[in-house]
This record gives sequence, structure tokens and C-alpha cells, in this order.
Amino acid sequence: MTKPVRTRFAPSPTGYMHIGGMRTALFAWLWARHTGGTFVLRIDDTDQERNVEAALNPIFRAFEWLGLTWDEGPQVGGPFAPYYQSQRGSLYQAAVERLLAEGKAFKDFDPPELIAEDRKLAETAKRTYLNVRRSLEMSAEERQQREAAGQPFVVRFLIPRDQKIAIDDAVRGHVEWDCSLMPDPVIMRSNGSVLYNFATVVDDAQMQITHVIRAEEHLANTPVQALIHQGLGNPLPVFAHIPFITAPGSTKKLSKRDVEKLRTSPQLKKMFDRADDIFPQLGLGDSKTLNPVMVEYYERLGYLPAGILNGLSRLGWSLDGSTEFLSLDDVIQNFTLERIVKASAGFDPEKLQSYQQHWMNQLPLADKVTGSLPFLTQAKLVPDEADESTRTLVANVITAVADRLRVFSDILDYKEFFVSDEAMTFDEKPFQQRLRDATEAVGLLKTLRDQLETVTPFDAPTLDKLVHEFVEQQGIKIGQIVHALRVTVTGKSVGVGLFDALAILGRERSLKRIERALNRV
RNA sequence: GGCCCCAUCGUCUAGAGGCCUAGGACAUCGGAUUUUCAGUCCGAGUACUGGGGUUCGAAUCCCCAUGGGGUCACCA
Repeated sequence: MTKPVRTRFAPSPTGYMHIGGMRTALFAWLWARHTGGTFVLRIDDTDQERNVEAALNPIFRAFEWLGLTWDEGPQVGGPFAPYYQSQRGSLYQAAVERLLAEGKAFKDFDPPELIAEDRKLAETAKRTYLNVRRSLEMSAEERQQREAAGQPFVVRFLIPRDQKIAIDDAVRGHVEWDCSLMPDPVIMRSNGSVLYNFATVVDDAQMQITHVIRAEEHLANTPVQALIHQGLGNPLPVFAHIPFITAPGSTKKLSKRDVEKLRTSPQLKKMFDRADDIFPQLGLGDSKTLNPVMVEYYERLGYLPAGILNGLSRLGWSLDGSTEFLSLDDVIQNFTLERIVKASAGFDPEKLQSYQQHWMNQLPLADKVTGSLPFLTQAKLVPDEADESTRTLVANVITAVADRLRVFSDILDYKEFFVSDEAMTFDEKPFQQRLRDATEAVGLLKTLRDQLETVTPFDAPTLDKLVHEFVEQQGIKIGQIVHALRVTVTGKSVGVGLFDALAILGRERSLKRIERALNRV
């Protein structure tokens, strides 16, 4: 019987959740769920003490939004608590002591300047740098003396330089390193705190992690970690290094540091522009505060977890040659490490959008209303407590908007239905073109208005019929009236079907708007 | 630069020796539908990095080259 699977994700409190990190977390989570195992969330906060809670919130929020629950970790606890590395010092301490006692690590008294010199020497000689084990050569007495004298030291793990270290990576296969090329890594700083590479090993072992699923950039850390596991007498976990996500139109890792460059990339420009359009309306800043590398960007824009999850799953993983749309359950059902693609995957906003669109279209009307309403209230277009008539209005608009609604905040593109007739603004260009410049438009509009006053019922099919008959009576083309009418009632040249728009507004409001436009010409 | 990883349409991918004159999806470009936009339907173009092997046969296996990337801290 094989041990039950335990995977983990170990973010550091950076103040936001990176979309690529989310995808890594998702893969680890999926493997746990697929196997009926356990998913652990552990916080790598060895360095920063300040504001950990605040810097963590966006991370928890992202997991919660996407519905990726963790079985052990912050908030829920678990048998291997605490799950904050900052609180696990004694564990690390004990492990260091043990290695020291067993001669598998040593105290290095060389000052940093000396190390830097060694390094330089190696560089000019075009040699691989290896730390000089001066302190190891010292007698035990001398070491003791120095320590007693309060001379600072770091603890280095002693690399067995005569050996090779290999792992069988679940996605990369057999990978091997020559230890004779590896410097002895520092595992404990002179101030007594331990380094990430060491804490991770201790934690993974103590938390009985069976599968270390993480981004490919950690592959280079792996030999050291494997060696430390060995030194500590731990069984080696299965490593699975998944490829990272690259920036659109690039072969480089998608990183938050490059946001300013990303802003101008043709693929992402639309996403940044959208942020600059929508977030201010919601009182959430703009693309400087929330951008497409952050998970929160998608949440705040009203993406569906299903869309994001589908997109993330398909980035570097596939079920087969043809399945594109997968629910989370489908992915859980079918996820295996061997189907992870080895090459890095470019982040494609368009494709993400298409997954999102698919899942949005699956949603029943009531859910679309419930999902859109918060955006309308946040933008102060409808009152906080939406009454029944507001809900009906929203439902009517969404019905008319149909699959133009891709993300919930798209509802804000149809403000014209939620603002008062007086507050509605006319886009100048179409107003000029369709009303002022089109000489016959005003006259036609006046005639049509009279008919609109009496037609019953005031619904889309009837209005449709009316306008078509009107066109025939007047001997004009439908384009001559329809565009002008659209501008008068919605202020815009594009939008939902014209007759839907009129029906949603109702007779009274439609006439008012026509009046207003006529007076404005 | 050392070490390591990777390599199929613009992008995400299918392909684990013959089913491949390489399939699907997104994007692109046509055409149809339509009051706008979106959508929908139909159609088109576009890829196995190169060179050597192995084999009756290679996108698939091996080697080399090239290209791309990651990583080289008392960061995580």
C-alpha cells in the first residue's frame, strides 16, 4: 500500500497572489484531490515579520475565491501545526544541531568579505566557485575558542563532494547533478535564522509531504534539498517541477516586476485598459493597483472561478487532444502528473477569455443577475438594497445583453439603462453623425415618435414590427432611422438590440430621451 | 560563463515508430446571418529548429549542433 498523497503550497506573504503561483498551487491541489490526499498550505515567512497578516490576505482570498480549500494550514490548523515558518524555529534549530553533531554540517567563521574574495578568484580563473572549507580544517579547540569569543559564524551543510545526486522528477524524469560542483550551502545565518532551502526540507519532511509540486525555477535548488533530506535521513519526496508561465509574446517568466513592460504588450494592453476603465468606477484604483498578473484582478473584474480554473488547468496540462472545457471536477477526475507538459507555457489572455466566455454562457439568468448586481451597486448605479424592480431591470438588461456579457463587470458597459434620462450622456461622434449630419433623421424621428406614443404593447416584437412598417411607409432604408434612434435612446452607436433597448426603457423613458436628443440637435 | 531544463501552427496543445499528405482550440483572414456591436454558422491559411544516425519505416528513439529559458545569496 502506498502512502496517502500529501502536497503543499508554500507562498511567502507578498501582498498579492500571482496568477502563475496560483497555477502552481492549483496543480498541487489537484494532485491531492485527484488522489484523495491532503493539501497543505504553509506560509514561508522566514524573512519578513512585518504585516504578515495583511500581506497574506490577498493570498487566502484568492484561494477562497477559486474554491481551493486547504486541509491543513493557517486558519484550519492541522496535526503538524504551526504552519508559519516563522513559528517553527525550534524544529529548524534541532535539525541544525543534529547535522552539526553528526558532522554533516559545520560552522563557518569566514567573514563575508573573504567569501566574496574566493568567489572573485574563482571567477577570474574561470573556475566553478566552491567555498573553501577553512573552518572545517580548524581544530575543534580553535572553533570553540572563536565561538566563545563571540565571532560570528554561519552553518553550512557539508556537500559530499565525491558523490552524485539524482532525482526522478515526475514531470522531468531522471535528473542528475555532480556534487563536486556544488558549494556547501549556508543553512543558518549568523543571526541564527535558517534559510529557505533548509526550512523547506525540514518542513516537507516533518509535514510528511509526499509530492513536492512546484515551479521549474526550483529545479536548481533540488540537488541541495535532496542532499539535505539525505543528511537528515528523510525519505525523498517525489518532485514534480512544472514549467512556468511566460509573459504573452515572450519566452520569459511572467513576473510582476515586469508589469510596466507588460502594459505595452499588444496581448495585454486590452487587459490593462479594461482595468483603467472599470476599476475607477468601482472605487478600486486602476491598473496600477490591480493588474493581470494578480489573481485579484480577475476577481474584481467579475471573472468566474470556473473560467480562470479552466484556463489555468489547460496551461501546461491537457486531458487529450480535443477537450477544452473542463469543470474543476472534470480536472480533478482526470489530473495526472504525467500529462503535465514539459515546456513552459505562454499566458494567453485571449484564450483565457474564451474559457471565461464559455462558462459565463453556461450560467442561468438568475446567477448572472446575482453576479452582476454587486458591480452595479459598487458603481453606485443601483441602490445598495436592490429591490424587486431593480432586479427585474437588471435581468431584462442581461437578457438583452446576452452573450455580450463575458465578465460581470461588463454590465457597466450598459450604464445607459441604469442612469436617469437626464443623466444619460450622448457620445458626441455618433450624435453628430447620426443626428446632426443626417439631414432627414430629425424629421423621421419626430414622425416615429408620434407612433411610439400610441403603439401597444410597448415590447420588442411590436416595436420591431412598427419600425419596419414605418420604414416601408416612408420609403426609406432601415439604416436611416435605426441608428439615429439608437443614439437618441442609449446615447451610443453600439449596444443591445435596439428594440430590446426601447422595451427595457419603456415608453415613457424612451420618449423622454428622444425629446432630449431632439432638443439637443 | 558553470550547472540544469526545454524545443509541433502566432498561442495553448494532441501525438508515447506505421492510424500524420500532423488533429483540436484560441487568435487571424474570407463568406453567410443581422438595425449596431457581439454572437452564431460555413470556409481558408499557418507548425514537427537543423544535421547526422537507428529502423523496412521517425514529429515520435539516440547523438551533435542551434535556439530559448531557469539558476548560480547569510532572498524566497
